[in-house]
Amino acid sequence: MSRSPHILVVDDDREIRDLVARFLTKHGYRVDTAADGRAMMQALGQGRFDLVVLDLMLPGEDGLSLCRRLRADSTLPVIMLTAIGEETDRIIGLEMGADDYLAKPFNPRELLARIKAVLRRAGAAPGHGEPAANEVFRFDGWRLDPARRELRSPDDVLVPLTGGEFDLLAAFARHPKRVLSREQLLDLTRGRAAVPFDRSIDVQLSRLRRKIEADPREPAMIKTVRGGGYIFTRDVERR
Amino acid sequence: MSRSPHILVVDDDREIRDLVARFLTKHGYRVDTAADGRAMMQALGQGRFDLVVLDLMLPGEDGLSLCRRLRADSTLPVIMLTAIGEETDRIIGLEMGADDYLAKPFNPRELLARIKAVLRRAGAAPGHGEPAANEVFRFDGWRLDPARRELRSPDDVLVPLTGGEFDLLAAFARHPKRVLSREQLLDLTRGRAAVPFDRSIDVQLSRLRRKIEADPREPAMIKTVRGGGYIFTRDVERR
DNA sequence: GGATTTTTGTAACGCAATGTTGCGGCGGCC
DNA sequence: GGCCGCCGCAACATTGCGTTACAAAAATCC
Repeated sequence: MSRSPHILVVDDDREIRDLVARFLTKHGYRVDTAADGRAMMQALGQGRFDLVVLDLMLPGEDGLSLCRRLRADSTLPVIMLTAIGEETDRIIGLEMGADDYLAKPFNPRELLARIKAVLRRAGAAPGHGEPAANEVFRFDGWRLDPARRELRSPDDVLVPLTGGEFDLLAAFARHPKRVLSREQLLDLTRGRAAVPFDRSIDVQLSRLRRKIEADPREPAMIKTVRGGGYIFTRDVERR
Repeated sequence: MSRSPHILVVDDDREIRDLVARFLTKHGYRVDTAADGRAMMQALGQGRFDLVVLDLMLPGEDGLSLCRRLRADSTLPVIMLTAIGEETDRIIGLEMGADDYLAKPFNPRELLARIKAVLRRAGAAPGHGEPAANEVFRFDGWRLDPARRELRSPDDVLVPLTGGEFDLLAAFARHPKRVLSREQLLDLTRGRAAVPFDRSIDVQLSRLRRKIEADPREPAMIKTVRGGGYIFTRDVERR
């Protein structure tokens, strides 16, 4: 995502479409619009998008159905717009695979906030279509391959990590040399918020250190920042 | 399906019948209704329908029985409506030949979404997945040929897979390096929705691993993503 | 068309991964 | 130096998954 994120706004109401498009453009996004499902599919076929803002009620095939179709073969993030008063829509929308939802009428700022949150969560995970991230991370001779979900040590030995440990390390590799709070790490690895006295990250990290630190008593790769979180100290080469 | 799809709603509760009929009509479907199995059979004899929405509890012959009769000599898609609670879940799991189901009370929008999803699946080519040209998949020396429904190992030995195992592997080959949820896999391989505690994908996958993984205890080709689904870790060359 | 074989789905059990809790230690602050 | 709060980690609880055994359904064979 070297250029600014590309967003597709799908709504049959021209006024809303234009309003949202202008607003998002003003905030630095590239925006295209579509009035219905057919136009949406056409747009998706032509360009690469990072996110779709999708109205629930559309002429022809409706938003839920479209959302399901998108999910069938891509991970393109979707934010659903729903008419007000239908609480259950939230459940349905999320069930159908939307990443977030917003009730109409909405404050454009709130839409912006959710777009940012969803894009951040989607993280480096790229746009539309099949070839999902073929990236590999290297640091200090270590090799982390997200697609294979494998970690190899400098002497090229496969280090057995559990899924959670792997996700945690991957989150650090994607954000090296930055302090990451427990909140952020939870969001990045589990996609969830912290509950009051949540220590799960601490424990998971402890387990991870045991497997990758030369001396887990004196961690060098992932250091603790008291009161702040943790920081990955190595240079990461991304390819 | 050049004209709008034609739907038959079968429910003994007049209120629900009318509500659903009005809602679907408003969304562009042609709708007829029937209050019981006899009326349903009569309606089916008179017109062409694209889908039946069928209540489980009916006076006289019940929905399950009717559903089986329909299945006996047609592929007409069926969505079952079930009253929540009772033993219905069990019955659904055991006997449903329906394409999808929905628990009452339901949100009409959700019914609409499911109708669209089922119609889409029914409309797609009968052999699930993709239309499938003469494509062949290669990964790690393996060769998967959807047209012949054959899998050959790196040493060119024909590996006997059952139909279901083959479909599952083909689904992965078409979506490599992406986490696929059990829901998605069911949709891709069986074209159906999951029932409450559906573990069929797990079992099928276990059987598949036994045949294609060097060490099924430590799967490398298809890995588990706890809480997420499964991921095919190999590069796939498609030709 | 019925019997046999093969495939698929369901249930149950055990294990491994993850989350939670609590204690002890260490560091920072006054 | 003593107190307080944050963090590491062991121990326990919970959850999700792999696997097996069995049952139902489908395919195959006479």
